[in-house]
Amino acid sequence: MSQDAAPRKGQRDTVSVTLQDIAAHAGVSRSTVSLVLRESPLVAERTRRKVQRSIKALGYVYNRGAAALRGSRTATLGVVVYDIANPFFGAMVAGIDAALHRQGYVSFLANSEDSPERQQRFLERMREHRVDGILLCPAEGTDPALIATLADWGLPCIQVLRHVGEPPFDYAGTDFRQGVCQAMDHLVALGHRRIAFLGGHREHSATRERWQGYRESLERHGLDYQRLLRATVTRRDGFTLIQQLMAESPAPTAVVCHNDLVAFGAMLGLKRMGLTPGVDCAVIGTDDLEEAALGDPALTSVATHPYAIGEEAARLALRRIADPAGAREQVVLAPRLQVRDSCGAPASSGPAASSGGHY
Amino acid sequence: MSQDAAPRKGQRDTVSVTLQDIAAHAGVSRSTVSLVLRESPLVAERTRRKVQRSIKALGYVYNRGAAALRGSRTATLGVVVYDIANPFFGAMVAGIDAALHRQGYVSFLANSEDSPERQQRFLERMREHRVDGILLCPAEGTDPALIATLADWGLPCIQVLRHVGEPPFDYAGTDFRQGVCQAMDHLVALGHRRIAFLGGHREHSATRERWQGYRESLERHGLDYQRLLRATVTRRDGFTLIQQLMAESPAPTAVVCHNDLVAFGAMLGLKRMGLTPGVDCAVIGTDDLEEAALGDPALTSVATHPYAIGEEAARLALRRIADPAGAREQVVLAPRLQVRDSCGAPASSGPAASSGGHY
DNA sequence: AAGTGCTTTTGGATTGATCCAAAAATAGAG
DNA sequence: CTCTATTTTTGGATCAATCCAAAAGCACTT
Repeated sequence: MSQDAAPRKGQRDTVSVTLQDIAAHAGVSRSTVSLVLRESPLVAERTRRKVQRSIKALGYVYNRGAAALRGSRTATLGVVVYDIANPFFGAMVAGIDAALHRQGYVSFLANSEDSPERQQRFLERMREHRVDGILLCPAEGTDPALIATLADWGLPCIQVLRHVGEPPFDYAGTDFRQGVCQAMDHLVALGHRRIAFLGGHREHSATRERWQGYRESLERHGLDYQRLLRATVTRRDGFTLIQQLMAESPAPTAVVCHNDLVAFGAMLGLKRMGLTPGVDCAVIGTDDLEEAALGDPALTSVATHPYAIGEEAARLALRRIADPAGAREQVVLAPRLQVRDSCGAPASSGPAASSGGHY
Repeated sequence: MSQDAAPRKGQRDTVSVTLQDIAAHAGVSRSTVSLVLRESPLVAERTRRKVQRSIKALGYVYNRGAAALRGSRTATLGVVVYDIANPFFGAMVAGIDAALHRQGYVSFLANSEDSPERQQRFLERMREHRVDGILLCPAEGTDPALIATLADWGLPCIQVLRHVGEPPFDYAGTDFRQGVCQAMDHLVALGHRRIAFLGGHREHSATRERWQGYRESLERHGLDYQRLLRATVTRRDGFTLIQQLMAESPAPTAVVCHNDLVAFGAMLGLKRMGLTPGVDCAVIGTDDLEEAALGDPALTSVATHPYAIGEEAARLALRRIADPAGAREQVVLAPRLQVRDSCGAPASSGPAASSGGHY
C-alpha cells in the first residue's frame, strides 16, 4: 500500500518535484526555498547552499506557470511583426531575442501578415497568457484606438518601426526622414538634380517620414523635379516602376528607394533596359541588408540597423514593465548612409566633386 | 467602508473577473462555467447561452496560466531556429505560425545562432514554462543525446530540416538528396559532364544528404569529374569559391549550390571574372527563395518549400502532443526543380537536346 | 408512487508557487 | 544575563482554474 506512494523511477513526468519536496529534503520551509529560488538577499548563506544542494539532488524544475499565478510577472512578452519572411524583420527579431534572453525573458512571436484581424486575435491570446508586455509593429490599417485598448488592458505596448495613435506612446525605430535626407544630400553633392523616390506602403508613419524627407530635401536644395511613385514595397515593384520612370522625358538621373528590396528590383529593371545602375541612373536603397554589399553593383544604402532597433525595443519594453507609470519614451536611432558603387555623378558630368550644380 | 470593495471603474486591471464572478452572475456553479468555456457537450443549451451572456457582460478574460496549472496543456510550443535573419527560416516560421494559430496554439521563438549552449538554455526555460512541445532545428554541434533528454523530460520534440540522434524520431524536412539528384539530372541532360558542388555546413544531416545526392548522381551518370567544395553557407562563400574553381583546369561547366545564397554569390563571382552565369558556367541553387526569380539571370533552383515544411512540422507537433506514445513520424516533402535562365548547355555544345554526352 | 436510466450540475480537493504578517533565531548593548 | 534590535525563517491564505465522484434533475416505464 504505502509502496505505491513512493516516487517510481523513470516515471517522474507524472509526479513532479515541488517546492514542498525540496523543503522537506533540505529541512526548511517552502517559503525559504522560494526565497532561494528568487535569489532573495534575506536568506542566510549557509541555508542558501543547503537548499541549492537539495534542488540539484532532486532535479527540481521551476514551474513558471504556478509562480505567475500568484505573482505579478510571467517573464514573457508578445512580439508582433507583419512579415517575418522579410530579412529586415528577421534581423530585428534576432535583436529582440538576444536582448530578452539576457534578462531571462522569453517571447511569443506572431506574424500578422499585415492583417489587423490576425493581429487582434493574437493580442487577445497574449492577454489570456498574461504576458508582461507587447512589442508591436502595427499591421497596415490598425485602428489607432488599439493602443488605448491595450493600455486599458494594463498591457504595456512598445510600438516598433511604425506607430499609430496619439502621442505620447512608447516607440523604437529609426529616423527615416533623416535617412532620406542623407541620401538626397549625397546625390545632390554628386551633381544630381532630377531625383525620384520609389515606393512606400500606403499610409504609414514609416512611409510618411520618408516622403517628408524627400520633399524637404527637394525644397532645401531648390530642386524643381519631383517624382514620387507610391507602390508596395517589393522587388517586383522596383523592377516595374524604374522602367516606367526611365521611359519618361525627362528621366531622373537618380532614384532613392523605400527599401533595399525595391532598390534591387530597380537595378535589375535598369539592366533589363540595357542601362547600367550607378552610371545611367544612380540608385540608393534603405535598410542596408547584408546582400546590399554583394549586389552588382554594390548598393549604396541608408543603414537602418534592424538588429539594434530590436534590442532597443526590447530594452524599452523591460523598462516599461519595471515602471508602468513612467514617462513614455521614443528611441529613434540615427540612420547612416553606407556609400558603395550604385551611385555616381550624373551621366553628362565628369567624376566631379562635392560642389553640385553644373547640370 | 463597504464602498471600497466595489469594483472601481477604469481600474479593473487590479481585480480581475474570475470564473467565480461569472458563476454568481449567471446563477450556476464554477464548474459549469468552466465546462462552457471548454465547449463541453455536457452543458445544456439554455445554460450555455446564459453563461455566455454573463461572460460577455462582465468582460471576462480566460486565464490560461491558471488553467495550465491544474490541467495538462498550456497550448504553447517552443520553436528553435539557428538563423532567423535567413529568409528561408523566416518563411518557415511563417508557416509554423499559421498552422499553430489555426489550432489556438501560440509559440515561443528562439534564435540559437547555432550555439548549442544558447539552445540548451532556451530549452530549459521552455521546460519551466511547461510548453506542450518543441520544434527544433538543432544547432550545429548539438549533442545527439539531447533528443533523449527531451524525451526524459516528457517534452515531445519534432526535429526540423536537420536531425541528430538515432531513429526513430519525429522529423519534418525536405528530401535534399533527391533535390540534388534532380538538379544533376537536369544538367546532365543538357550535356554537362563536369559538375561541381558548392558549399555545405560541416557535419549535418541536411548537408550529408545533399553530398550523398551529388555522389550518387556522379556514379549513376558515370561522370569522372568530381569536385565538392565544403564551406559555410553564405553569399560570400559562393563568391569566393566559384572564382577558385573557375581558375582550375579543367574548370567545371556547371555548379550545384548548397543554397540560393551561395548560388547568388557564385553568379556574382562569375560576373566579377567577366564570365556570364548560365552561359560560361551553369548555376543551380537550392531553396528557391523569392529573390531567385528576380536574379540576373533568373536562378534555376531546387524549391524546398520552407513555408510548407513549417506547416507540416507544426501539424506533426500537434499530432504528437495529442498522442505522445504514437509511432514517430518523418514527413519528408519532395523538392521540385524550378528551371529558369541560369543554366544552359555547356559552352562548346549547341543549344542541344536531352541526349547528353557529346562533350 | 416508486424505480430506472439518462442528462446536467455541483462542491470540495487539487495544482505549485508567492505574499505577508508574525514567530524564531541571533547579535549587540547595557 | 536580560533586553532590544536586527536578521532569518515560517505557516496559512491566496491566485484562478480543472478534476472527479457524487448529487440533482428529468423523462419514461411499470
